[in-house]
Amino acid sequence: MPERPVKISDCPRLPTMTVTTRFAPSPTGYLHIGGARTALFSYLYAKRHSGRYLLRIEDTDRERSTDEAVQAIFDGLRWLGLESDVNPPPFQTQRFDRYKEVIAQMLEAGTAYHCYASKAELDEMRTAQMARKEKPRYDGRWRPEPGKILPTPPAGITPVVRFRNPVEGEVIVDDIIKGAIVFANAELDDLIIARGDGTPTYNFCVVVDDWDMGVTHVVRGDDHVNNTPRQINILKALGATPPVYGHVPMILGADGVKLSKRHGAVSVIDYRALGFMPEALLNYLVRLGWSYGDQELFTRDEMIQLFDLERVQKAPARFDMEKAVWVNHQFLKTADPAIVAPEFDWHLRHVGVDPANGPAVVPVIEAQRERCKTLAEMADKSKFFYAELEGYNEKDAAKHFTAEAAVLLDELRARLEALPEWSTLTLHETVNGFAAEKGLNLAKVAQPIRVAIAGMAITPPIDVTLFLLGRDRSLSRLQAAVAYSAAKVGGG
RNA sequence: GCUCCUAUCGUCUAGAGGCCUAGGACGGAGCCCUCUCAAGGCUUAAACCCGGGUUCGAAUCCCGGUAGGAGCGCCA
Repeated sequence: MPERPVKISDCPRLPTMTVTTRFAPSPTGYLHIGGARTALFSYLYAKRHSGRYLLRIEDTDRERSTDEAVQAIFDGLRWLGLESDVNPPPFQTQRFDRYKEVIAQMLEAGTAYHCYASKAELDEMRTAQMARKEKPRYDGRWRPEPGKILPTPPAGITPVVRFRNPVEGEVIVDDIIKGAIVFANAELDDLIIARGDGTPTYNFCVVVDDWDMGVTHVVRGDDHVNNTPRQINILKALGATPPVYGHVPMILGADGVKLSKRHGAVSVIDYRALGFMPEALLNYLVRLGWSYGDQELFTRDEMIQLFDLERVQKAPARFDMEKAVWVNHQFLKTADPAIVAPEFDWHLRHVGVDPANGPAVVPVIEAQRERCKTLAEMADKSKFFYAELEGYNEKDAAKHFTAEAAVLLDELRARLEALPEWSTLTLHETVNGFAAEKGLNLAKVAQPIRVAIAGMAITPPIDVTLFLLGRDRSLSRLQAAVAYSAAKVGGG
């Protein structure tokens, strides 16, 4: 993969500044998969440049913010391993004094002013503008201008505070992903930075927070591009240097429509239940909108090593569950089983089975990972190692528990019982030898054994399966199957 | 309506003016291997939104369409 000669990311404007990124969700619901990718990109970019990655909770909307949502965000990020470099993270509601201080300064400096227009008045204004096919925006009726005479403040109304946006010139957002985006100041109206009750609003808090936290690179969803010029103007009014912005496009559902609950799993934590390993989900996510030549699989270190905001796609991408599952499978097949073990353990409990009541999970993972793309599937197909059979798969039993098989199973059971040693080697020799002796294809023997000991015709290689299940369980299940077959055949 | 953004196989993408007869991956189809299911190997179908320009040469640069999307709150 050829490197481009010069990268903006390698030449920061302020070489001595530590790269600082942040992920700033508002706790109004679960951690969305799109949010997780934004967090990933922020994290990767910071780590790539030996910088800091921070979390911030944007809870200024007290109506919709909940403690449960805060917890969901923490849980999701912890599961993914995208935890903040600074803990606990700042909450905006804890910083109201600071915001008020800055607002007071701006009022003093004349970069902000009081506006007494009521909501009803503003609604009326917007409807009229829409009717005239204009962009709905504040008309500046309370904006002080040299020589302008302001109306008398109405009694009994607490004013909001508006930012006094420049009316001339333009703002250039030099987006690291999208390139330069130009906005005319004339298009921007005077946004509210403090509500009637004195609480600050989002666009303002973001600016102050990013400034105070020393954020150098703002990575966020591209639904924020239109906010960016205003935020830059506020920063300039404050005398601060704006950060570098990178707006990442959204993640769409398979049908090309904005991802929603209707598409199934949207919350990060849903992917755990689906059987994804966090590293694999991250791997899929990093490739959704970013690439490094033809490489599909990345370790976390490689991601950190290679990630680059400049190579992030400008167009939205669709979430493809099939490919995500493929990536997960690749991870499962090659990862150190010890890393998979805790998650697999979680899944076994999730399907109602006690991991202590059976073989060690590591060899089970090694035996199953070739045929299981997700841990949910692996847990489901491994239940029989840890709990008694709940019955046989109907089709499999009908197909493999023939009269002939019952005889075979009975004879084989006796041979296995006589085995002095229960190992994959002795098991392999016994079963294969038995089939050869009878002049049968191994499948003829192995399939009935599978159904007998696992309840279904899909298991790892038969010798491995018998070994992992153990002598006692194998023998008793074989016996039960013989009885079952005999009854079935005998009973017609 | 206004502002802003985007456009390569079904999907994720490579592509930085000649290396493109457009590459890889998922998914699809076929074959091989095989104790089940898988895994693996091989083969294969499948795309530059349209129209103009610039250039000896355009998927790539420019302009215009078209189509999608985002934003236009005392939400974040």
